[in-house]
Amino acid sequence: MAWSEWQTLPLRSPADAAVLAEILDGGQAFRWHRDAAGVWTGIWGDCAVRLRLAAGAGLQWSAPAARAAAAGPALAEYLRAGDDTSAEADALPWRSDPHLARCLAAFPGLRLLRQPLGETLLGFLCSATKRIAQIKQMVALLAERQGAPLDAAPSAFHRLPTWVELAGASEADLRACRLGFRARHIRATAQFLAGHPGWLEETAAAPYPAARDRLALLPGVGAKVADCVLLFGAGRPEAFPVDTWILRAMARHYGLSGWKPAQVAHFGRAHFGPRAGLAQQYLFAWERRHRE
DNA sequence: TACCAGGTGGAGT
DNA sequence: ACTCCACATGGT
Repeated sequence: MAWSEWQTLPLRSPADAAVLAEILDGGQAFRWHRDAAGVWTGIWGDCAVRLRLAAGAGLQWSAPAARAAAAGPALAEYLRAGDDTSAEADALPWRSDPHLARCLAAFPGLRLLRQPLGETLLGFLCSATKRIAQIKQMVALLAERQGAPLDAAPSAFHRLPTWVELAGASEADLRACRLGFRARHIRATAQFLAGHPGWLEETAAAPYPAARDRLALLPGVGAKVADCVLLFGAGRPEAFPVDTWILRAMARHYGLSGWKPAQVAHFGRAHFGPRAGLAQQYLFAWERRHRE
């Protein structure tokens, strides 16, 4: 397949190679892969894109030639290229929080993505008690076996299946994607969403507490997955997902040993403020880098 | 081998 | 309301 020429995409708040890896492959999205030359290939919605950091030229992208015209604006939206994410980080309470201050310093340019809502939900429905590498494997199998090819050509990239498509898959089809017990949840959620067009989008547009509560009505979606969907797939930075890494971070650095996830989530939103979810991503990156 | 992984839902207090 | 634990699968 033919790729377009490399084009520069200026990020208002740039990131180096390590931070770019954290953005693309740090647990927000599950469809980015880096080759030996350091080129990233990623798929979201009906877009496939390659990214690289070129010395002196910053972030560059290329897309399948037939789709390159649409890919540029879609990529800018996905990466929130024009948003002043450094100002967003600077507005966090790092001046009175030494641990947050060193997290910000350790990952300059870290940002929240703006991913498609439905596939963010699918990714995080796969995430329960799985490592990121294994979530990526499940998502890859779902795309390969259940998702339509992006182009008519064989061996092309596949998008993820829509919820309507997933509703038509059998649980055996889903279990063949190595989903384990998550297959039942994904199938039940698919059947609900297929029967309620627009429900997901309405939910994401609701005020934060209502949106979170409504998402948690879906089978397999609890507080943590709901927060991830809102944070990474709906542009809702007040969401504060609490997983095992955040529990550990808050115990180690904030004295919250023994606190329950719901208590930590409440503390996080109160302490870090209206962009608590951005702080959460910094804490998450720090904790994973400093795992024992 | 035993334990853990970007949890959730159901059963039993 | 809170605690405990099964749930599939793969890696260390």
